[in-house]
Amino acid sequence: MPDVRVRFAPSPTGPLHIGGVRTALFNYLYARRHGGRFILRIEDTDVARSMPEHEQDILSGLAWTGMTWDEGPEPGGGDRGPFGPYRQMQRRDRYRAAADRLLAADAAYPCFCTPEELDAERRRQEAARQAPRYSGRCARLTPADRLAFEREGRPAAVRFRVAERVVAFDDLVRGHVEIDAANLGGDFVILRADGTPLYHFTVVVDDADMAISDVIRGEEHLSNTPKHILLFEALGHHVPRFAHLPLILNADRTKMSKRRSQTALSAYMSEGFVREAMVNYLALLGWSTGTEEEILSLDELASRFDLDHVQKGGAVFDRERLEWVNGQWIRRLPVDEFVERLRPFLVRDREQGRIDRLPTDDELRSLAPVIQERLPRLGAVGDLIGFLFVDRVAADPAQLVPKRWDAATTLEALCGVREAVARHDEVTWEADELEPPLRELVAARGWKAGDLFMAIRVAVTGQTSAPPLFDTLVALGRARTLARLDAAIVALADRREGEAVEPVGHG
RNA sequence: GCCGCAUUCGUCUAGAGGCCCAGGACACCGCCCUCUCAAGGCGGAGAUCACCGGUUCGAAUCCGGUAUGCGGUACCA
Repeated sequence: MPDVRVRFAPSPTGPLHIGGVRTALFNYLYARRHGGRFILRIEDTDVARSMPEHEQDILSGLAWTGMTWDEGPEPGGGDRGPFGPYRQMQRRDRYRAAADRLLAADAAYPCFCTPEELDAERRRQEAARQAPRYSGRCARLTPADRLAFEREGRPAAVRFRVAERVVAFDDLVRGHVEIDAANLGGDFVILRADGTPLYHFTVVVDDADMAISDVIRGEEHLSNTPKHILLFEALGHHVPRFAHLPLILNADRTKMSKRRSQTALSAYMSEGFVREAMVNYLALLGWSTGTEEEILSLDELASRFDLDHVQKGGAVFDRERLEWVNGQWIRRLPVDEFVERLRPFLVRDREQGRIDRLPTDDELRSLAPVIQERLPRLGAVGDLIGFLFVDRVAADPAQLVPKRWDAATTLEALCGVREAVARHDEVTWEADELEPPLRELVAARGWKAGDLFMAIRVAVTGQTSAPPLFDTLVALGRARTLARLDAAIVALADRREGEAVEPVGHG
């Protein structure tokens, strides 16, 4: 399949959307698979809703996923590629020129109807339970009529004449599709009265100019495809192939929306979903390899991608599954990479006062084996090991006492632990060295290891769940372990005496 | 209203006439491992393949229709 050229053409009317990422991804994978080019184009003709910060969000989000575009806008404002510019607002002369050609060929005509008139017409049709459709009033205007309107100073939009015929195409996902042009709603506007072009027009002019071979986009455009085909033909251009992707759905099976789901890629990024997981999960939403492979990198996906296995029905976005894929990828990260990616989240925790100091890279590297498999998201790191980097921990006396024990036993146990642990110096402060003496203590008293360990865990972490206890003690260090044990002992003793003392531990 | 598209376990999917009284994964439940939480291992439950007809020796797979859902129907994209 020579000369495959595909594009992702988002509108900067909002932040980069999960659905957009998936559309971009399928285009990207298709291009890579077929040795083609992946082009990015910004469709910013809706001046009122387009915002520079949204364009920035789209560019940076896309870059984050690892999808690189061969042609398109640069973040700075420039362009890369021979078919630029790649921002539609900078291509207005082309749309004007294309419209002029259509006008000259009488394939399009000026329409002087006012929005109010069109609105009234539409309401009348709806009231009569008819399909809304442009009456074609201005289609039959004589040159003299047009001149008269122009003298009145009435601004004119430009309408494209819709031929009376059936438009057919073979969608790469859905197969043969036929739509009678009579159901398109009549002649449609391609240029507003103020001269700015409309989506259906720009998309065709640009796809033609940029020699796009395959238009891969969301299913919401399927019904509009005949308009595009008619335009390609009227402009004298080769019609590209089309592939309409199934929609990504909210849990209630409506089109995924900000209203009912978290749709912004940036929101997932800041929760600590990693790029590999996002790409992996989205690629398998509406497409499958046809095998039972599940965890695949961007390159592996590209080598397997094809449009044949694209699902036709919409797919519900399942966050639980995304988290599972995310966990798979977090575990696969090389340690240094893991530490580097964790850093921004810890910096944020520090800024928000959730921790009192930042761990060093060395500390994180040694913690990696016990936390890498416990993180569903990088952003959860504070919940997991935040207690290591706070000055003090507040162990709740109530939680300190294991279910099978009473306060007296717990107090006695913690004192015994403090004594046993204090016998270690910095040199023997290793998990392998710390565990045996405590096991002996358990055996001597006829306790259950789980009970003792839980009491210690709560004393030194303030939590009932944490990484394995002895790794935790090693990470904590001798001094802080002893201090926190002391604090817990004091808190428990105070409570036994019935005094209302705040349980405060010291780091 | 009109037009279009879709419909396999709760969810993502495998399946392209016999390999399927439907396989995998997530989630769920149980067991194992185990100092908690995870991870991992093993097992379980979960789909009359939307429904009704037809074609065929044989249909989840082909053909009609019905239902339901979704999308489109703008001087939005």
